[in-house]
Amino acid sequence: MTQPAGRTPRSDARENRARILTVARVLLADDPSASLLSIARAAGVGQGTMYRHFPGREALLVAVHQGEVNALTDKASVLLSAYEPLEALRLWFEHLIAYGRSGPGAAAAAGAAAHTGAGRERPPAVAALDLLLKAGKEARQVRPEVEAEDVLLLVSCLWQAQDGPAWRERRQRMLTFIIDGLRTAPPR
Amino acid sequence: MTQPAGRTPRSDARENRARILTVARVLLADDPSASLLSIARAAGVGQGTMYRHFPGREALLVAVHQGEVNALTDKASVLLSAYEPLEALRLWFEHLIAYGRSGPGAAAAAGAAAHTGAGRERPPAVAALDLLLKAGKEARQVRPEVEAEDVLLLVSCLWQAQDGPAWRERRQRMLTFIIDGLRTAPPR
DNA sequence: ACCTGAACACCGTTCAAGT
DNA sequence: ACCTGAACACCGTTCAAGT
Repeated sequence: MTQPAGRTPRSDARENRARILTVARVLLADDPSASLLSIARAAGVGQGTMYRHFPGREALLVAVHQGEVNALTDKASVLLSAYEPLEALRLWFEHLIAYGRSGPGAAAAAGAAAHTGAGRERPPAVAALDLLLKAGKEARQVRPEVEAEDVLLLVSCLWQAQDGPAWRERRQRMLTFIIDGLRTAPPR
Repeated sequence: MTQPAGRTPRSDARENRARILTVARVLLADDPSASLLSIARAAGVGQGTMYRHFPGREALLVAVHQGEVNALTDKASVLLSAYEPLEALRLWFEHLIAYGRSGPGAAAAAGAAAHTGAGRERPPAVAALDLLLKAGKEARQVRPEVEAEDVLLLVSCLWQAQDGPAWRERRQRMLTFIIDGLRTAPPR
């Protein structure tokens, strides 16, 4: 934290950061438990540089997946303007699940992003889900007591599921259970 | 695997195994990420011995928690004979959650126990839950398409929740969502 | 201001040597 | 048959020295 607040970082630092992120995206997609050292080497930087930019593995994961998380956040309002609340919620879940399953790193990153630390401000993903839930509640389709963190936790179990057709069915089934559990008066 | 099948192990081996388990239970309860080496040292055995008895951390975790898992398995039929199916299910969930939250090691062990490996036989915990679900289905209170693995995965997200009164409320709320999602015709 | 890479403490795993 | 403990390969993290 020796950098003066609000100033542009030195150009080599900026480039190093970008290069680490690019390389990390590739290596982590291939092997989610790739070591930080292997990433540093592939990016052509020392371990110290790695550490300066991302203090710890989780920080790197969050940064790597920030793009996807932002896309997910935006998607919420897009879906809301095109579908009725409950359908928008279901579709958003599908996106969330697909993202979380894109790699175990994603799950860790999302988990870190979802944990609303005491005092800290709401992460954007939580805020996006809040939008969907609020619309659902106003349409009296979603239980009033449902909170965004509840739902994130519930859905997060779905990206633990493996691949294969059997698990695809399982996920669909479980998603139905979850949504029906969140509704007010399920007209099955 | 050099031991002749079905023969009593040598007494020192038996005692070592028991001692490792006892020590591991204590150390892991205190710190769930306690190293295998520290456990071996505390148990007064070499690392090799540790490895001979429990090839890998997960194997140790499973063994450590086997007692609790068995208790949980037995509890299912006890609850079934005393309560109506849906209530028995809810009470069993409470036990499952309490157990899973008894330590992060428990979650890992339960996760390993729940994963029905292809071809392998059903773990006892899954079989116990099956009993509960079957009773619920016969009483037409539980959706017919619900599978035990679905439910385990769903409930497992609950033992990620932290401590504190706020999280206690959250857990209760989420458990209600889950159960209502599993019912056939929820009379709320 | 930022980067490098040796150094440190630690981990899981293996295996030759013992009893 | 089983145990021991040194040895190996690897990890995340730190920090003095450079530019």
